[in-house]
Amino acid sequence: MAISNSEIADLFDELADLLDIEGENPYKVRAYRNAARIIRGLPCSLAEMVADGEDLTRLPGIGERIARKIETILRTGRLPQLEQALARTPPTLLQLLRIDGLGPKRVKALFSTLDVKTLEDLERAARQGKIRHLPGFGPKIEELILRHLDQALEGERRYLRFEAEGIANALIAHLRQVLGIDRIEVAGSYRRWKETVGDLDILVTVCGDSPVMDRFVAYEGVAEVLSRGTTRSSVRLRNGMQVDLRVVASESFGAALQYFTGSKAHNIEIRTLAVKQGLKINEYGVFRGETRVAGEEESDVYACLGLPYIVPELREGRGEVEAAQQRQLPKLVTLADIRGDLHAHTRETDGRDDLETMALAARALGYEYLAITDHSRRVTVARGLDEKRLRAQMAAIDTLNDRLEGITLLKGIEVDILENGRLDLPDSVLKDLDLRVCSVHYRFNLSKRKQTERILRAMDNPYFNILAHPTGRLINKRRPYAVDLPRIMAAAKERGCLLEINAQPERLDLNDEHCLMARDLGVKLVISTDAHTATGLQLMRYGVAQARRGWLEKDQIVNTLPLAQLRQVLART
DNA sequence: GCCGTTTTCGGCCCGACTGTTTTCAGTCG
Repeated sequence: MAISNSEIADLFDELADLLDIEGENPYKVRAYRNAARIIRGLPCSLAEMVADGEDLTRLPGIGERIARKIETILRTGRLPQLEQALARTPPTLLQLLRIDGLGPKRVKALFSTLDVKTLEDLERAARQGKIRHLPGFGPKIEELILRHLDQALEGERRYLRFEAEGIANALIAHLRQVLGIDRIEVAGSYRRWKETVGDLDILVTVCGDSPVMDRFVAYEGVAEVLSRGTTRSSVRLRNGMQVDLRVVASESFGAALQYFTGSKAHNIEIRTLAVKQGLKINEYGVFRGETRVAGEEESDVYACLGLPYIVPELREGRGEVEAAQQRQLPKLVTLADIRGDLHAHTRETDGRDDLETMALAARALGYEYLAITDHSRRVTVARGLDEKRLRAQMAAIDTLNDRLEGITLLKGIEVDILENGRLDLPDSVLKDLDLRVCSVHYRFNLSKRKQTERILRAMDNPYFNILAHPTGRLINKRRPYAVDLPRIMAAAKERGCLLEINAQPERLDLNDEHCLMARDLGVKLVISTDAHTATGLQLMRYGVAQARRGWLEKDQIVNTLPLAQLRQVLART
């Protein structure tokens, strides 16, 4: 089994952390971290690139030395420099870095003076009051360590963006009640629509002397105030999420929004470009010498560099700056482009609402069509449909379509792909449907080869339209099953089958990287909510955001088509 | 360790906040 990109990136990150503690040249440390980040974001595997004889030093951030190290890792599974570092410095020190307020310098000091190697050592030293006497430490830091010890045990928690949205909206409503708030925006990975966020960065502009900071730290959900300043404060909420509030002047709002939206990789590219043009960018504005040339609006920051506006979803350092320079940014699909939803359940299986409620909700969203796709019989826990019940539902849909204006319900099914690659209902009934959404719900643990062949065999069925939630992952709950997606995408393209971007916030499956892969391979996709309630149809925006993060345009998303054209695609002709 | 329209050496994004200091180092984002 070839070594994956993320495994290689992990080795470089670990090496970077250890060298950081050892006090190695910080730019060398950064070079390793930078390389790890680049490697994680690569669209293809390093193992294949090396096998194909490609020159790794052509990748940004990968020079001669790191390229050789990657080849060593791929050949031997080991990174000698890391093993040497591990022999010098106990790996348990890495856990200490996870504690807020402990960085490489303090960890090194704790290790070299008090022989603190583990979290247990750290707790003991802190309780014995030994830490406060170290140079550069003091009682406050000792106390902070004790308070944050549990963080290192928990590990980094990331929240679904959907959860964060509820938290952010409540907090914004709380802040809005204070006088003097003008603009307010959540920046960070939240604004880039990453599927999960680690914390919230909120920016506000205020008129005059607003007590917004007081209001912020007094929020009822605050468990701990981490810092409190005039322009920045940080709190930890009772649910563990950290929230930063920054007060910026209105003439700097755009620059601050740009800066705090990130990503880090994107900002480094933008700033490097600015330096080349004799400009300096910080969160206060764009400066030529002492003169501010932009800052109030985010788009002006890009305009100063001669760039068109780059939407937050693209700001991941995946070539968007170069594309902007060449005027080749994609025209991303938008929510308004979506003409219908092709995956929805009713109370006939595990949904909550009936046909008509779902239809009316879809019509209220301005849709032209909605596919009803309840489960097939194999999904017994959802009371999946057999042929008889499915035919009854089809008749009910015909009746409702006759009666309803302004929306067409499509007769569909979410049919299970059985372990042998057959579909869970006979072709005799599948052929009478408008579309078939096909999915894997059982036997996730097959080998990659078997899982892939199972799905490819299912695609051989002429009635296979859409592969639903293609990797089966549930964010923070269930890992994706092993499957050869490039092969499945190539097969889908060849046969006229489609892949789904499932918009459920805990699925978002395909993910953004897969969307990029689909874009490169030219396979067509659909964005579907998999709604189990009428309000669930509103989650479409999450699927659209994921598609946008994957650089997808309208013409690659089939449910942007009018119904007549959609039917042609579904006919697989 | 990477990189090059200041090109093979000497830079490397940059500012806020905290705590421990008395001018700054460490951490964080």
